Amino acid sequence: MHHMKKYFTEGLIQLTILLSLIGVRVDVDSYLNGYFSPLIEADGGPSSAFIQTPFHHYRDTAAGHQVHPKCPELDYFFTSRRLLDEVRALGSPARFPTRVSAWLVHLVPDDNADIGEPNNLSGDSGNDEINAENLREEVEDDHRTGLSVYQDHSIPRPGCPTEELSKEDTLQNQEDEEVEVKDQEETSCALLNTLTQSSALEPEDLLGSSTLPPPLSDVVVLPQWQDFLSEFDNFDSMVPQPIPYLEADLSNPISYDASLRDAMVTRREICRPPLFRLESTNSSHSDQPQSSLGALPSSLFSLSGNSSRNETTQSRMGGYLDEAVFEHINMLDLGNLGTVDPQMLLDDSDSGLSLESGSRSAASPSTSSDSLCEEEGGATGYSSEVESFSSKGGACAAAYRDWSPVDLNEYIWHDHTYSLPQDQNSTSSCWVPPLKSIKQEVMSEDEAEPEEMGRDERRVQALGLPFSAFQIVNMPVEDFLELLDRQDLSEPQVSFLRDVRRRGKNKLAAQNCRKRKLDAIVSLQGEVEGLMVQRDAVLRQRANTAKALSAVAERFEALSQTVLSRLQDECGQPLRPENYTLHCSANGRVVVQPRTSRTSRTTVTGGKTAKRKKDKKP
DNA sequence: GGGGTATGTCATGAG
DNA sequence: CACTCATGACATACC
Repeated sequence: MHHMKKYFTEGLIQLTILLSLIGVRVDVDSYLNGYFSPLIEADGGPSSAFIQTPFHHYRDTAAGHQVHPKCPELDYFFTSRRLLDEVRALGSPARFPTRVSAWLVHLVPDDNADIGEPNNLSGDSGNDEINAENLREEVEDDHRTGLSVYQDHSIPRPGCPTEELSKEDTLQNQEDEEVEVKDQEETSCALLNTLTQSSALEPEDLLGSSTLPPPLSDVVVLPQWQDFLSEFDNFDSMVPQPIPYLEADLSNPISYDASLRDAMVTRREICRPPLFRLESTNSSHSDQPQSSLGALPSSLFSLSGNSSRNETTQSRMGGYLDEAVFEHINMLDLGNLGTVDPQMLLDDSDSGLSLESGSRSAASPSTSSDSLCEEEGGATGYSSEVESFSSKGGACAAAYRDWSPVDLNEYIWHDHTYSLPQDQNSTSSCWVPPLKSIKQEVMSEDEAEPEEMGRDERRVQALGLPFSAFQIVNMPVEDFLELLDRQDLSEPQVSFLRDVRRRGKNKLAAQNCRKRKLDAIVSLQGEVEGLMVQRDAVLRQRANTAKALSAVAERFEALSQTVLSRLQDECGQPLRPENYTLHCSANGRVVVQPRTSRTSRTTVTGGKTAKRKKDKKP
């Protein structure tokens, strides 16, 4: 069954390619999505990672070609999809592509039909039977009346699903563009509503009347005009839909609270908001993901169609993929979490300390890890402790290991790494003996390199205290207070030890703070990149909208000419369309005004037949 | 010697 | 109220 499906799909795609080469688009996305989706295939046995991980959406993009090498079926699937997309990109009509097939199927011979315009073709196939029937009637009617308005069918009908355009236009429209288009739409609709509301006036009435022609409000609207009207009613479908999240996401990153904590939390917990939702050029994807994939975040699908972002996209997708992979790892085998690369865990942990290890080591070869351990030997608690514990093996590390036999993983998971477990050092009797040994260890190392010892460490040693600055900083406050009491220290010594502890903690806090600041900057850079991509998308959307607007304007002009050609003056003489123009206002008034002068107008309202046509006569 | 960077330290406010 | 943390500002060391 699986292979049959595969071969059938292959043949279907080949047929689609052939049809695409001649300009006919056959939408097999639904088939591919519904019957050959890797998600469906995954139901047969693959792990849930296939379901949860949106690899297949990335595979459609340049950045996703190497995403998912696990499943050969996915390779076939993605290859097919890519091939189909490429063919479509080369040969498919730019606009209203699916209407081509519908037009070809239901084409009715008509000399006036605008067959040559590939973009303006019939409506959706769902209404094809009905439309074809209407079309025949219109043909007969227009053959009788001499009207030729079949080009009206080129505009999407009310029944046409808006996804046709939203599929084709992978971008959402811009707000001002929408307003502009809607203005035009309102104008058109006003005119056509006026025509619609007019009484049943046959074209013969218009043509044969020897008297003053009835007002425009009485003009009957033929079915084709109603189609045209309905098309204008549905003009929103012609224009890519607005970006509902545009306002929020545009404002969000810019007016973002500068709190670094918020930046980090936002980045980790909610990943990235869907800054942009560029739908795939594979049109049927637009309505599939949410339904078929359920809880998959829309942002995961948002990148699939944009191949222009290259590095940025790849990096961002890499982030998505990493998170997705880790999610699946966690879901599939939480028990083996310890087998995950600790470095990845460190990078993903919320601990600023653990996070810092990577950047710090990369940024400065001579990190403070050495100094913290070797020079100062004091206020560590920094991620370098891990290195000290795990790799150095020096006296300092050994001392720490002996003094604080804490599980390192547990140790570094927490943000406040300097807060040692209380059960390990809850009583002075527990930590005093190790302190001596640590002291000896540290002293032996410090003697080797005394010049690199920290200032506080040296001063602590100068006091002859049996503990290091590191211990002073990292021990629990109860132990620290108990230590101050037990050691019978003088007031300056107590003050000094408090300062040592305060400085050590503040040093760690500063390191964390700088790390957060750095992360916030990186996050904001990502936001900026996303906004730039979104800006490009909006610009492209604007261009598309302008094209649609231009097409509507042309059709409106043609309609006006047709209407004007059927109007007559009081002498029964037909108006010369080249001398007049129809102007529709937002309040429903239709004004026939001369092209040269706009002072005298003939206003025709929808219900009230304002017969002022005489006024505008030349 | 000046600029850039990294780091430590202090002051301050908030929790 | 003491402690801890976050963070801006400043100082210092290093390249």
